[in-house]
Amino acid sequence: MAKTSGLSIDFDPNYFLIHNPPVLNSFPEDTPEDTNKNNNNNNTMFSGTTTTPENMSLRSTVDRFPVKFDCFYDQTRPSFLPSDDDKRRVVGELDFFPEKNDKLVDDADFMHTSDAGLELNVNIGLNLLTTNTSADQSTMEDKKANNEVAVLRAKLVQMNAENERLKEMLIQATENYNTMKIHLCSLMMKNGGKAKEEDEENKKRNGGIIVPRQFIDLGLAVAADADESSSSPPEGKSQREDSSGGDNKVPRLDVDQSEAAMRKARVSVRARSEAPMITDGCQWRKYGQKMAKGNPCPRAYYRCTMATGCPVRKQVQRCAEDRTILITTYEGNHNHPLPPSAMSMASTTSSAARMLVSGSTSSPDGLMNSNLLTTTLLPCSSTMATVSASTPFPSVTLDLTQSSFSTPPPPYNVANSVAVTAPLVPQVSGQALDNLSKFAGIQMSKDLDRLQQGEQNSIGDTVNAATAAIATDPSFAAALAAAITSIIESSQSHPNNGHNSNAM
DNA sequence: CGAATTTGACCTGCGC
DNA sequence: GCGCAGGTCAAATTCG
Repeated sequence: MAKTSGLSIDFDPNYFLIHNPPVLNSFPEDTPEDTNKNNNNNNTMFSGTTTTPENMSLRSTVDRFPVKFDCFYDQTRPSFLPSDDDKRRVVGELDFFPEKNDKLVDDADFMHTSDAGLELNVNIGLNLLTTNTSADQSTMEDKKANNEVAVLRAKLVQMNAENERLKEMLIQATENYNTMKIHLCSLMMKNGGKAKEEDEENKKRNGGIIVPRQFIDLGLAVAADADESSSSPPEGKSQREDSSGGDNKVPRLDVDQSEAAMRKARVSVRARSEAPMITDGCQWRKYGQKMAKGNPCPRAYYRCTMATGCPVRKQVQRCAEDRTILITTYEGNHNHPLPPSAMSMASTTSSAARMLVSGSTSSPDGLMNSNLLTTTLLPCSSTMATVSASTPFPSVTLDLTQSSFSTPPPPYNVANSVAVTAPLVPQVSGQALDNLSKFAGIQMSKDLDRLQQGEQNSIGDTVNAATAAIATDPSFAAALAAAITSIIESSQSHPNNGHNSNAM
């Protein structure tokens, strides 16, 4: 016992420990109550033994705090110290609450000064308990247990309060984050509006050459995709599944149906690209191709091959009206980890699908759903982008072909529309958008980190800190500068093709 | 030679 | 019940 607890006793410890085995206190804190408790414990432990001052002094070689043994020799000990004939009373006077302990400390100090001749300032380095009789020990343990319960309750209350405060800070940080993002979007839309006008002029100057502009529109195209679902070939399966049950037209949101809807949810991505397939970071294997009615371009069927049994499939087909537009429809959720290059698209499509499932009827936080999309800009090779969601059935269209920065016309839900505009030039615009999206994630991560670290800023401080962080963040500044610069440059040098494929 | 793609056949659901 | 259209399968083919 002594070895494991580090107790070092120079004199023959065996005899003493065998006949007077101390109980090592495992409580780590050297609180005043512990000190007094140990004083008394030591008193009890050593009373009635042949302990001598020499023995005590030998113990002091590893002491950490003074323990007075003068009571062993002073028959005029204070009443709070145990006497031979009334140990229970003395033990019963032990009070672990601070105010009482303060008094005990004062009393002990008084003893310390008044009985200097007999005092032994021995620091044993351990919180030793006594080998009291069972009754004494049980009483002390009861007291100690009560004290621990009280302390734990106090800590619990304190932690609850702390938790509430952190929650508020988190909510505030989130709101601030969203507000600033919307503000950024509005600023970029203004620039985009100017750019659109300039694009028109540039288009005339450049002989109608159209250079795409990247555009992320997060509007909830309530009717648009619903119309497409009934007319566009990529939605064929949805049609079938929709029509399989009359209730499907108005999805109910119980758990099972939500999960089923998620499985059925389809996310359609329209991208202007010359490549046969947009780059989304996943590995796909073509398993079929069909000629779809009403579209001279064949539809290709792919399934994810990054993991065996991955249920995710996608259809790729060029738009009949504009063959430069590639329509990619994703279905299902990956059952495997995604590479970083695929995370953005996967999370975007997943968020879009989730937005439909949860928000197609009455999402309490449509803005947050939209923000889910804004934080995951698409890494595809497309040069233009529009993201829209459709209801009522889970089908989302991510339109990457928009070149207009104007407020999306109906059937877009303007009220729920958040647009992020970005430059035309693919390399610059893609990088700028990527930086912006990264910044959004980084900034939120910073907020969360501060909260997790228990930063005690007030809510106002948090808002100010977040504002300052965004304003001073070099990556954000660079991203914003690159985006705006690219918008301006591209608007000066390229016309706007004016294409608006909202009516998907 | 193995993996990926192509392509025709087959299956399923829906509308008439 | 039949035809149509979308979706999938699997053998054949192509590619690296």
